[in-house]
Amino acid sequence: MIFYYPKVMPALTELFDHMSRFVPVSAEDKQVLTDLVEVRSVRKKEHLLSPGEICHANYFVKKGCLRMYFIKDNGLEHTLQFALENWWITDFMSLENRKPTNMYLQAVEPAEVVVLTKTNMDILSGQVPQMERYLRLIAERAFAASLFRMQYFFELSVESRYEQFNRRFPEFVQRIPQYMLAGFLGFTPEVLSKIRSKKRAGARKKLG
Amino acid sequence: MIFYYPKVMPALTELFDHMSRFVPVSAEDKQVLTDLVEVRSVRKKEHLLSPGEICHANYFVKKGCLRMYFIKDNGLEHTLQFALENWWITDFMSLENRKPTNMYLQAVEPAEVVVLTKTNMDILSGQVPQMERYLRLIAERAFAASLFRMQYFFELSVESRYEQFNRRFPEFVQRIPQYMLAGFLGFTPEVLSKIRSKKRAGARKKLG
DNA sequence: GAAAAAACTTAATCCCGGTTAAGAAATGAT
DNA sequence: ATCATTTCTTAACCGGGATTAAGTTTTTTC
Repeated sequence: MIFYYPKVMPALTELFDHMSRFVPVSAEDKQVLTDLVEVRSVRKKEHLLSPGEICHANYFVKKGCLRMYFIKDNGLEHTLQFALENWWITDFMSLENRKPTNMYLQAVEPAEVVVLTKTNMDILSGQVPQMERYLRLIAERAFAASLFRMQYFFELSVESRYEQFNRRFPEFVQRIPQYMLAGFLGFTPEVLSKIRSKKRAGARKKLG
Repeated sequence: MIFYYPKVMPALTELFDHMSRFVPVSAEDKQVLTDLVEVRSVRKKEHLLSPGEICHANYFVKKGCLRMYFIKDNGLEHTLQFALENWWITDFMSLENRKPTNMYLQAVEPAEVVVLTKTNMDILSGQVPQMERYLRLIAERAFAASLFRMQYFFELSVESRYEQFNRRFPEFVQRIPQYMLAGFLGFTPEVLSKIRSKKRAGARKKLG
């Protein structure tokens, strides 16, 4: 069995590293965790969850990018969350209440994820107190981030929302299609296009 | 000491009842909890937290109603969260990172709250695993609720947001001033006034 | 119960961002 | 390399909701 050790363990290094930022993680903890999760790769645009289904797992992104979105009656998509490397993503509403979701969970880029099912999440957090704490802290952070985003919607115009986001996450803006960013920030692709062309005009003027 | 027992314990019944809905709570757990929190009453409009301060506690509402809000440059208030009976409320961003908040935490009605400081929250969740789990589940729920609200903002007009909210929480709408509701739903008091008068006109027509 | 403060209403005006539509550019598939 | 799909752009038009301002009603306070 020691034979497989170097093969299995490295698959979860990102997760262990991330956990270590919040709680102490022992070797036993790692072993228990390893036994209860699986790693899986997701192709670009592949869906891990679609409306009508029940969400059974929480996903930790090792590599790539996932998003959770829904489609309005007018056909526009709105992304509620993105998950880059080292983020967890799931639909808690569906996961906790075992009710059908109305969300899509999709890979924006080819991704590697750690899958932790609801069942194993409960087992794990019972057996490993540090995992429970880790999950609590993550959830509290996610909640705080969500309220912060809410505040942005209340107080900023569409244009400054884009500017702020661009300033804070310039590399991320490059990674995703513009229409997804527009939907995430709460407006239409056309408006984003308008903003960008205005910016370009401003930049040209500056240069001379 | 048994002398004080009936006096101290009843103060936390609401909290224990609420916890029991999520996790099993033993008598010892209750005792530990009792030793680490305090109950305090808050006058109407009193602030438990103001911008610039660091948030040191998480508050459980036994009775009454709290809200967390901020003020925009144009002077309008936006409530990010209300907390009715059996809800927890805090600014996690400030609490976890020990950074100054930009929020007000205020009693909308005279309230009784259970105060759990950050320090005691850490002690408690270390000593009482069930408390840790309870707090995790609460945080996950709050996060889910926040995303759900976000979805409402994306897909519904101002008017239907009001209708939906009114349909879901009719008794709560009666409890708070209209301008707070407007701010919570993301618009101005004037717009809410217009909607309501339109509704009244519709109702009159129906009656004949 | 009178005065002050807080909350709500009404209406006119304005502007940000949505909608529509058609074309251009970039990306992906075979 | 070519065709198809996806993504982005541009521009004209429109409308929901913000802003402003003044007046009314309700609640609080002493």
